[in-house]
Amino acid sequence: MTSPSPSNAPALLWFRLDLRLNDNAALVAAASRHEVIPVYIYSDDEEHSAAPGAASKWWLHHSLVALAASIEERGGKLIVRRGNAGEVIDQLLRETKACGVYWNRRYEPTIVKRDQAIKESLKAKGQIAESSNSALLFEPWQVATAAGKPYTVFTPFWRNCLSQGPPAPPVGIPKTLRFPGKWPHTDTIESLGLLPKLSWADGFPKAFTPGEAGARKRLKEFTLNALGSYADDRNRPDIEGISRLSPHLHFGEMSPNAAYFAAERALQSEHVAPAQAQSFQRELGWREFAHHLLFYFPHTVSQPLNVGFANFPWAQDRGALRSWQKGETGYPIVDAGMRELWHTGFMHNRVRMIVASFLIKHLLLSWQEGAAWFWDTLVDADLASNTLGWQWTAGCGADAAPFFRIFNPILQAQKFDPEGKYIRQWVPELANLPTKFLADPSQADPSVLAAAGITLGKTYPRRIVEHSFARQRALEALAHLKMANRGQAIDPHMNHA
DNA sequence: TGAAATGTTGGGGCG
DNA sequence: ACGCCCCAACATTTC
Repeated sequence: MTSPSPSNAPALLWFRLDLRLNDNAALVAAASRHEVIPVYIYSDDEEHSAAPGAASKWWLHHSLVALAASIEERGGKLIVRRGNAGEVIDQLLRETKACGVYWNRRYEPTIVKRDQAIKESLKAKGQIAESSNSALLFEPWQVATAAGKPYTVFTPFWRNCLSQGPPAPPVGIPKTLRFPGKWPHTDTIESLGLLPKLSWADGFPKAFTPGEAGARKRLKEFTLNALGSYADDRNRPDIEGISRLSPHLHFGEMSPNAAYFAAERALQSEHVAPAQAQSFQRELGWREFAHHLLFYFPHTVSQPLNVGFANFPWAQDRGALRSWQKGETGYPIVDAGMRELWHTGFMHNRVRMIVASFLIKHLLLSWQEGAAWFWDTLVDADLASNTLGWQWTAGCGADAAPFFRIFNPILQAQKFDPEGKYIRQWVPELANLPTKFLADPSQADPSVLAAAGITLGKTYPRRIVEHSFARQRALEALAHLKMANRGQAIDPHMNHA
C-alpha cells in the first residue's frame, strides 16, 4: 500500500487526549503529507460520561497552554474552538480548504460512537479521515483469549500482551513540520472557562506541572529516584515511591511507550533490577487492561460487570457521603487520602483502595457515588481506570477483589504509613498524637488526646462507623445478596465472559 | 492488590 | 523427669 502523495491542501490535526508533539502517530501521519493545522475542540456537552470533571478541567487548561506554546515555538498555532466536534470540523474544513482530518483514537463509549460518525461523514464527502493509536501499548482488539474473547482477568491479559513482543519504541517530533501561511480564527484557551471560579485548585501546581515538558521531567525524576525500588515502595504513601505520571498519561502528554521504554532502558542497562522495572510496566499493563475492558464492556461505566450486583441495596446517606468526601470519617488514613485528593487533585493508589473500600464496605454507599466524586476531583480522572478501579474494589468488576475482602483502615495505616508521616501531613490536627495512636485516635486515653491538643468530636471527628460493626454489616449484606442470587452470579472466581 | 477466626506447634514455666 | 498449661508464632480456613 502506498501512502498518499504530498498535497498542497493543509490537513487538520485534531488534538484530543494526546496533548504532545513527541511520539504522536497522528502528527507523524499528517506532517508527512500536509501542512498541518493543529486544532483543539472543547465539546464537553456531547461527551457525557467522558466529559472532564472540575479538576481535570484545571489540568486541561494548563496542558492546552503548554501545547499551544510549544506549537508556536515551531512557527505554528493551536486553533481552539468550542462546540459540537463534527460541526466545528466541518466549519474548519470550509474555512481552511483543508483536505481532511488526522487524530488519535479514544476508547470511551460516547467518544467511539461520535468519532465513528465523524469519520463516516468525512469519508462520504471524499475527505481524509485517518485515526491512529497513540494512547495504548496494545489496542483492545489486539489482545484476545484463545477462544477469541476479551480478557476479564489481568494476569493472562498482560502475559498475552508481553508475548506479542515489545511495544513500538517512542519516536520524536517530525523533522519536517509545515504550517499554512494563513490561519483561521481561534478562540482563546481562557474563553473555554476551564479554570475554577473559586481558588480550590491553588495547591495543584505544587504537586504537578501539566504539559509535555512537565511530563518528561517527572518521568526522568521517577526513573532516577524511585524506579529502582518501585515494587517495594509503590504501596507506601509516606515515601516518594510512585511515578505520579497518571495525569500526564491520561491527557496524552506522554505516550505509554515512552514510560514503558524508560523502564526498559533502565532494566537493560542494569541500573534497575528487572523485578522493579517490570513492576512499573505491570502498572502500565493495568492501564491497558482498563481500556480493554472499557472497549468491550462499555456499559460498565455505570453498571456492574457482574450482574449479580445489579440489585445490591446500596445505602442512601448524604451525610455519610459528605463526611467521606470532606475527609471527616474519623479514620485518619481515610481522611488523609480524601484531603490529599481535595488539595492536590491526586491520591496515592494504596490510599485510593483504602478510601474506596471504606465508602463501599463500611458505609455501603455505591461505587458509582465514589466514582463520580473521583471523576470530579482527580486530575488523572480516566474513564477506563476509574471504572475498573471502583468495580474492582466493590467486587463486581473484572478480576475483582471479592466483596468479603474488607480493608481494615487501622491496620492499613499501620502497615503502609508506619511512622504516620502521611497522616500527619494531611490531617495536621492529629500531628502531635503519638504514632502508636495515630491510626486510631479512639484508642488513646483522654489525657493523651488532651496532651496532643485533640478533642474527639470537636477538633477531629469521632468515627462515623465502628470498624468491626461495619465489617459484620457488610458481610451480612453480601450473604443476603448471595441468597437473592441463589449463590450463582456473585462467585468471586466466576468467569465473566 | 485482606482480615479475622480457627487450628497447630513448640518452647518454657511450674508444680 | 514429667505432664500440664499458657501463649506466641505460624499455618490454614473462612468470610
